[in-house]
Formats: sequence, C-alpha cells, structure tokens
Amino acid sequence: MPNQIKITLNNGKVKEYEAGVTAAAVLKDTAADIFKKAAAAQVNGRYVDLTYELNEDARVKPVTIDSKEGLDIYRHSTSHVMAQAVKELFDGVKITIGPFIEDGFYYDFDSPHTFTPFDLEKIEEKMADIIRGDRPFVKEEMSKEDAIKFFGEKSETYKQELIAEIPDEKVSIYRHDNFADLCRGPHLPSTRWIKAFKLLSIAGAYWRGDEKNKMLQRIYGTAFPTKRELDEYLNRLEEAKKRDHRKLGIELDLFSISDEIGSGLVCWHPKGAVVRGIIEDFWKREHYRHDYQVVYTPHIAKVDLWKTSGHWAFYRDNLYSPMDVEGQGFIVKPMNCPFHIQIYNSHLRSYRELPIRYAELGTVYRFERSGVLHGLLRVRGFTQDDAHIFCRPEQLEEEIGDVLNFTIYILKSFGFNEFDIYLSTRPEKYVGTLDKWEKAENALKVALEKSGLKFQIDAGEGVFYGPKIDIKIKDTLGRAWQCSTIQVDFNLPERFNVKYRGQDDKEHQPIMIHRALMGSLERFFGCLIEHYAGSFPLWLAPVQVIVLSITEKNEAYAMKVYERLRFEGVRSEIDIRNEKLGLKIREAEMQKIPFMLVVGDREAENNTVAVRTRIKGIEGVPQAADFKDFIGWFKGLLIRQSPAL
RNA sequence: GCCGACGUAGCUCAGGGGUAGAGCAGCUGAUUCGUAAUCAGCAGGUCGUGAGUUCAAUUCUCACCGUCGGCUCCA
Repeated sequence: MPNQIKITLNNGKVKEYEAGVTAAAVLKDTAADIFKKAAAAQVNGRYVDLTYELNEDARVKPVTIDSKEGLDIYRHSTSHVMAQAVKELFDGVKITIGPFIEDGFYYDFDSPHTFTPFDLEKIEEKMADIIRGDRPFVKEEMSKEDAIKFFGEKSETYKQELIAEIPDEKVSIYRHDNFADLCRGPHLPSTRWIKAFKLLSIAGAYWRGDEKNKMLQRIYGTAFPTKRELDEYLNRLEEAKKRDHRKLGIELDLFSISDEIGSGLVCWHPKGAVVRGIIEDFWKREHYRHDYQVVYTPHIAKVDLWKTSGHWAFYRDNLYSPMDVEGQGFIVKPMNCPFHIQIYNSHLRSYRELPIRYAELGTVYRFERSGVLHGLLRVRGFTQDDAHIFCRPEQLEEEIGDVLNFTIYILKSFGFNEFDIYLSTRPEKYVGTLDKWEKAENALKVALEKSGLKFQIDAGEGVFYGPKIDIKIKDTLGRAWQCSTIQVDFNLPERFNVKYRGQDDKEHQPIMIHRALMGSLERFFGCLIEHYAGSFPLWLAPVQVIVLSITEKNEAYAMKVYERLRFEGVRSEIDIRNEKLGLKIREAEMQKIPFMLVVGDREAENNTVAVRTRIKGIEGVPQAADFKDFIGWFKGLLIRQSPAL
C-alpha cells in the first residue's frame, strides 16, 4: 500500500499525494497555468528537475522560466544542446564547462577544428534539429569511479579532472539523446522546451581561467523563453553599439587614439576638451569646498623613488622603462602618491594639521598589455582625479565616510545613479598588523553602512597594503568598469617614514587614504559618453547653442546673434552655409546640440530667434523669443540644470 | 601576452591574381530655400607595414603593427 505524503504548495495550502509522485505532477495538478512556464521545481528550497520524485512531506514551488533561476536553468539546458551539436558536427571535440551567465550561456571546447562564424550557423541548425527531436533530459547518479570510467571511455579528460575534484561520493550526469554531461542540474524536462536561442560569438578562454593552461574555444550564446524576447535582446545589443563611446567619439569629434602616436594614448579634440575642462573646473571647485588642497607634481621621477615606494618591485611589469638622465634612471610616473608624500614630508607636521588632503589631476602612464586596451576605458596614459589624505587613526572612520559621500555626490552630479559597490578585505599576502587591518576594514564597513548604500564584500580581494572600497559603473554592453576607489594604505607611510608630532610630543604615523572619485578622466568620460549616448546635459554640452540662418540674406543677423551668445559665455556655433534649413537642423540634431536658434527674415526684423530644442520636456521654452530674453532664460536654465552652484 | 575575426578614400562599407568601387564628407558651380538630407560637376587611395610565391600581388603565404570580441591582467 503506497504511503501518502503531505505536499505544501506555494500558496501555503497542503495537499496529499501518493509517495513517488513527481514534482511535475504536483505542479500540473495544482497550478496548471504556471506549470506551462515551469523550468524546474524547488523542493524544500532545493532546485530539482520536474521529474524529481517526492517520497516524503515537502514544500514544492515551481521555478518558472520568467524568473531569474528558471531562465538560468533554461539557458544551461541550451548550452548542453549546443555541446551535443558541436560534438556531432566536429570530430575530436572534448567538452569542458558550459555554464549560464548573466545574459546567456557559453560552453568551452577543446577542439582540433577552429570554429568560424559560419560554423555557428551550422551549429544552430543542428541545435534546432535536436530541439525538434524533443529529447528528454534524464538525470543519472553514479559513483565517482564509475563516472570517471564513463567519461574515460568517451575520452572526456576534462570531465575526469573535474570529477576527481568533487568532494561528494556520488556525482550526477545529465543525458539527452546520445549526449551526456557531468552536471549538477536541474534541467528542463526536454529539449523541446527551448523556444528561442542564438549563438553570438567565439572567443578564446583558458582552461580554468589560468593562462598557464591550454587555450580553449568558447562559444557564447543566449536563449529566451520567446522569439520576441530574444529579438528584443538582440535589438538592445544593436542599440548599445550605437552609444558605444568609441563610435560617438568619432561622430561627435570628441577624441581620437591613433596608431601613429601609439595605442592607449588619447588625444582630446576641442569638443572633448571642452567637456573635460568643465569636469575639471567642477572638480576643483568641489575639492575646494570639501577642504582639499590642489597640488601639481612632475611627470617623471628617479627610479629610486619608485624603489622606496615599492612600485618598482611590485608593479615592474606595468612600468615603462627608465630613461637615462646624467647617469641616473628616471621613469614616467605610474602614480601620484610618492609625490604627495614628498609634499607632506617637506616639513614637520603637527597632529593639529591633520587631516591633510592633497588633490591632483595627475597624469600617469602604465604599461597595459595590448590585448586589454579598450577605447577610453582602458588606456596607457590617463589623468587620475587623485587625492591622498593623511589622517590620525582616530580620524579614519570620519574621513572614509566623508570621502564616500563626496564620491556619491560627484557621481550623481554626472547623472550616475546606479553602480556596484565592493568592499575588499585582507588578502593572503599583506603588510601591516592584523589590528590595523581590522580597524581599517571596520572603518570602511561602518562608513558604507552609514551611507545606506548597498555593497558586497569581496573577501580577500584587498590590495596588499590595505582594504578598499571600489565603485563600478557599467558600460552599454553591461561590462562593469571601476571608476571610484577608496583605499587605505599602511605601506607607504612606513616606507617613506611619514610622521606627525602628536599631542604627547611623540612621533606617530598617520594613516594614508588614496582615493579617486571619477577614477580617470579618460575612463569617466568614456562612461559619460555612453551614459548620455552623446547627448550631454546642457552644462556639459560642448556646443550648447547653434545659430542657423535660413538664407544668405540672414547672414549678418545670424552673426550678430552668434557673437552676442559667445560674448555672454554661451558655447555656440553658427551655420551660415548656403544650405537648406532641413539639412542644417539634421546635422545639428546628429551633433546632439541642445538648442538651435533659427533666424530668417522674420527674426532679423524683430530681433528675435526661433528656438528649436533637442531636449524634450524643458518647461517654458520660448518658441519665438526676443533674443535678449532668450539669453536670460537660457542662463537661468543652465544654472538650474547644473549641479549645485 | 593568449585564441579568433578584421585592416580598401576623412567616415561607413563593397570588391577581388591582370591599371581600384559606392554612399556620405570635401572642393567648384547652380539654387536663396522656414524646422531631420536641393541638384550637378570635380577631386580623393603605396588596398595597415615588411618579406615571400608568381610573368604579374591590393587579392595567395608568412611575419610584424593596429582594431574588435573574449581570456588573462588591472595600483
């Protein structure tokens, strides 16, 4: 006689079933509509296949493909199908790992055949076949030895390696059709459930991410519950490409990086330079307000300085080679800190002076491997909005809190409201005492908690000289770039013998904080371009207003308007070419200029301008305004739209 | 640095062992125009660099440089 078991459903109700009932049956019975979207089930909090058999009382929840977890399972199953297709199409392929990722999945293969984009189409066709075949995914448990033997017969050496490292006695294997893969699961009930997928790209990837290992071939793909969602995603990728800062940088004539100068070295064109100038002015003003002192330091220094700082030993790979100056080696600077320390050390400091905050827009040069360079986001020469704070230990927490608030204020001023914050703690190799680390980590944590911001702890990811807070901004393709960083440093004060005279008339060592709010101006600008898709807000726009004449007859009046605008400090351009108005407007729109002032006979006669605006939703834009009124209105708007003046 | 793709006019791209193609931009001319492309003509290239194969290479091969997508790295 079969046992009855009590199943607690998602809605809290309890229902009895015969033991051995599958999760699928329960869900079908109790929530047929939701069951259609179920990818798997959750039994007592554990993710399981829908075919999972329930043998005792349990709580059962559906995992639908529109949930994060359901979609992950869905994509993971798609990656298995891809692996099968690849194995069937190409000989000698060894499978390795194929997980889901944020927007899709990948699978890494060790294959004698080099995959081409054309192969992706063939693989997609094969996958479609497999999916049509409606092959069920079947889970099988076996002992580790059996599994190693099983994969040994298939020459799947990577799988054998993985199994050997699993601590459990038993491992699970998922089969569908003639394909089998080591996998924890769960998976979709069958291949037929996969409705829309696309293979996206091929890339190299080291086995287990270690560059000492063999380079495998990775195929990236994505899958969605419906064709419509897949198309939407592909469209999003297309849209993202349009706001790529490298593309906009050319189109809007903001910056360039040329082969002749060298990779990773940026030229700021006039329009990019305008934006940079505004950022720098804003930065200086805010640093003055926050009680920092701005300094300037040289671009090169003796190798000995970098030996003292430790950079020579620790970051040799990222430093440019020394140049000989009268028999002494000098290198171009990779950082600003030793200079700021020299300024601090230029005379004896009293505890009364602390905290001392030196800030500098310091241009540094670091050697980056060619493969990592990326537009403005990863370069070899860049200007940090750097600062070093020297404080007494008891001031640390307050200083960190202030820096954190300052950072958030600056980022928000530029329209960034979403970022990822990480607190990185003590790594295996470190300098300084445990006590110091604990206090510093605690200071960072308390500051973060007080700020109310969400953050993650990256255990062991701190720099050897101290814990840090990193703030990352995402680019259009979802890649996160670290901009802001706040780092505590126990190392440099020691190495440079940084001291202050305490109230007790004894020498003490200050704690040093490195911080960059925007990180580097180059990277920040790149993120800014993408964030605004090139349509900068009024206060940052390289050109705020363009005057468009209708015919050559209006040239004189147009010039008068233009000259007045410039005199009033409005960043302006004029287009008096012998072209039609439609063309001039089109080009001004493409240049993303916020305001267009059209002037023809009517305007010239009455001293007015016809206002056309790129920015939608601005209140009270005068349509045909008396020119002087427009300037007044414009200036008012600019002030209202600029961060805290 | 590693894997792969790519490199043709200022930009976006087509082409292909036998004297190099388009659109846009540029220049000249016509047009004098009211809210996202007026028309015509002209000019523009060592086909990334270097070597090799060939009667002949921009095309095929190799190396290097660079860009892109990843990996690795990232003070």
